[in-house]
Amino acid sequence: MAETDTLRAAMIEAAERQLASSSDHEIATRAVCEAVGVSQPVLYRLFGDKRGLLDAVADHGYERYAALKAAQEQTGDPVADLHAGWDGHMAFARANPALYQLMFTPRPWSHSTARDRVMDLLVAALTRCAAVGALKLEPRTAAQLILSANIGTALDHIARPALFEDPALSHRMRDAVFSHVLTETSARQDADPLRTAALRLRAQLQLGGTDALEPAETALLQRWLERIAQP
Amino acid sequence: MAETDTLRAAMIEAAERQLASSSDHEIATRAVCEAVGVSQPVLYRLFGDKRGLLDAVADHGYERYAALKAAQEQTGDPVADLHAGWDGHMAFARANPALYQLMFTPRPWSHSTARDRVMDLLVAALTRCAAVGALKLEPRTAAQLILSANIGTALDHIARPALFEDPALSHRMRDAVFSHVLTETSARQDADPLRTAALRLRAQLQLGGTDALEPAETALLQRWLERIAQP
DNA sequence: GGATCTGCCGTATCGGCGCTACAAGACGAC
DNA sequence: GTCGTCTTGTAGCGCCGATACGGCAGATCC
Repeated sequence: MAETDTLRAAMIEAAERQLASSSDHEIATRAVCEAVGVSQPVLYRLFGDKRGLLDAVADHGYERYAALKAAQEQTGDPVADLHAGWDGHMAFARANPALYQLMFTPRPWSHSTARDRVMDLLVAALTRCAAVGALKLEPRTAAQLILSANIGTALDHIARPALFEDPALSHRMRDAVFSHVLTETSARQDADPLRTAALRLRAQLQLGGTDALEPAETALLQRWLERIAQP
Repeated sequence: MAETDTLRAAMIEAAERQLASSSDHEIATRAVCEAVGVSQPVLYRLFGDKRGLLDAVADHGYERYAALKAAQEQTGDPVADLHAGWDGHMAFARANPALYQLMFTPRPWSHSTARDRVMDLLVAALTRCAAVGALKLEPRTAAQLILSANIGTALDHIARPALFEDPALSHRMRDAVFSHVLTETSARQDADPLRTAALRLRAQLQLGGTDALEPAETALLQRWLERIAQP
């Protein structure tokens, strides 16, 4: 069992290495197999398919991505964390362009959950922002906006790596999307206090829950808060 | 000469058809050749390479993209044109997902100029906005921001096509980037407000239409708006 | 303890791919 | 007609993803 797991990991690492060093962002199953000293059928038993191997590589990429995020998202200000998250995303794309495209570019028939899990991370970060009343939108909606913009910018930078040298463009995009998603820093007391208060409470509940209410009551409360926070 | 040109066009069209209908967004040079009834060496003499063929397909995709843009970018209000341009971009992505990815996703060693030329179109549209004082940034900078956001959003929609059903997300992104790039609508220099208002309404009608009016009424309104917007 | 069975592994191979060497043919110049 | 050039189809190379199959270990049973 652990035997096959370490073998899996070795093959994933070899595949990722070859992906990063290949000129056309492709891998050959044969090369991966002989890099770890096994024959081809074991690859197909472990991953079923070349696509399965690529999915595993993408998921492994998510692990590194998540580790990087966990390492730096430790400040107390969730809005500052969000900014750092954007820059960290760009840095990840710069450091691993081929892996990045594998993770975030639509591949037909892909079963990788990398992108969804990255968005879950982003939703969590945004929920922390909502908890301090800094979010204007639903966390999921805001996350879709931010992630799409982040990926679009990163792909542009990957296509023309010179852009990485000057973070002005990336920061402009970041500010554009964030200013549309976050409340004004000065007036975090806002125009629609009822709605933001509801969003805030909902975020707090999702974060920590409460023992003051029964689970069923909490669920009902969640639905009410959603209705209050609607448009 | 014209012989080889029509052959080129036929092969490009066949390749695009196979690209659109293939399940993995790939093409086989053999299949393209026998679809037009020639042998493989002619492909390599015309395009040099499989990549050359794909580049030609991408460039051909740009031609269709440009034609679509030229057909609808006829209003008088450049800002309304810009909005229409964003939506047209999304519609193109929805209608040709595989071709879209070929054009706008970074491919190693690609010599296609599709993306650059799309950005040139965008720069031109933004320059027209700047001409009426509607632009806060350099046209090229603004174009990079808008195009990256547009591509990021479109790729997200391609990965989960259900998103296309509801344009709210796309429009939110559009507004976020545009509000960062364009000046306030109130502060815009407007020599003939009646005319621009008419042009704007006409552009909106051409984009999405309305259910509030009967088709005949809409057609009549269109003609009236044209007369109002006459120089 | 030996026979039998089960599950895994490497060998060999298949069909298809991108790409090309090369001979056969078309065609104008003389 | 003959030659030289240029185009074209045939046949094939090496590589790819994927798999059928025989052999071999260890577990199981009597």
